[in-house]
Amino acid sequence: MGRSPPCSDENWVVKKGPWTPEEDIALVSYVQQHGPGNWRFVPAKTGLLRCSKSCRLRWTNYLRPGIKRGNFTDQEEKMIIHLQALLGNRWAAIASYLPERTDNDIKNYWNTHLRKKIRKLEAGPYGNYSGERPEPTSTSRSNMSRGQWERRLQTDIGMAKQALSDALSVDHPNPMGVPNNRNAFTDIHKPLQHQPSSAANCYASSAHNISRLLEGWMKKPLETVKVEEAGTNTNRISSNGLSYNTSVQSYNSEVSYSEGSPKNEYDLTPERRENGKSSLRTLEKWLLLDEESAVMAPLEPQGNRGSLMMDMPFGEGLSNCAYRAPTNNY
DNA sequence: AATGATGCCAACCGCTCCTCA
DNA sequence: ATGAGGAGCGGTTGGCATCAT
Repeated sequence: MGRSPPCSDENWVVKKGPWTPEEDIALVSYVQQHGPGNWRFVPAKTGLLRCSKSCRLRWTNYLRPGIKRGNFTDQEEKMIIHLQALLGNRWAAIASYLPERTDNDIKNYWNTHLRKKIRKLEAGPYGNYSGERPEPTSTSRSNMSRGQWERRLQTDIGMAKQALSDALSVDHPNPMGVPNNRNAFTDIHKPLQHQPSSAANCYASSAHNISRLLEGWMKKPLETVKVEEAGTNTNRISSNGLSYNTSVQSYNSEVSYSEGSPKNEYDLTPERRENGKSSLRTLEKWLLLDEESAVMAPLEPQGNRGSLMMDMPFGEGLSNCAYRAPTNNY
């Protein structure tokens, strides 16, 4: 079995830049046969002159079924704003709340649209905006002493817990715990309307054979995934006084395609995205540990890597949030 | 119509995390 | 306990598209 080309290795001719339809077909064919994962084998097995990382990225950000493209809806926008306020620039975690969007898409959308919008809003009608809103990013840590950083983290954890607690409370008028000065967005708690993939959101394949290649691959469940209807297997987990209804994510996907791509993009639109891959590590740490241990010690590796769905109390759009199971006890 | 400025986004890079031997 | 290698994440970049002048 050949070694996969590293992304930077003089001895390998690694192709970079935009992917061609032919490369996409090769990658999709591989995933169809083997499932996503084991990316290091992909270049050797497919003959692609790409590094494994590039293959994974292309799949997760572009070719993976279930990705919605096109404009973000108002609801999605509000969710991103709330989640960014809550989680910081943890795009993967934010993306897990928007199953049809990739972290890259959300990150780009934030950087190109929302950041400006937020700045404008925070400046407000009175123009009292005093600078960049502090974000709980890891990079900000480097400018603080350890003590400062730990205190800041403790505060962040407390705020995050409170916000999540609020978010999970059905009766709470402001479920994401958004500060009042951002009440322009507090209607997030209204039930989210399901956004069916409209023709405008669907991108045609410029290579229809990809659609044929993909047809049915998601219908075949992967070995590790249970096939069942969404929400039929509901559990309850508790941690630090917070508890959640959870249900095993369904895995009943179909792939569909439509015409009208403005670019060489393929829209793969299953009813459900692939299972799992929640990346709410930080959130999980906040939930699983008390403040002191969260600050002083890293979280023990989690034994169970299964994925759960959180039953969020405010509408369909938020109800299917991936959440990595914290324990084996369910 | 030509040209420069700006916006957008797919892809890359470098780092950290995770797993496993 | 530890180190190596793979996977994943967030920041950044490069190039194309669109807009403004």
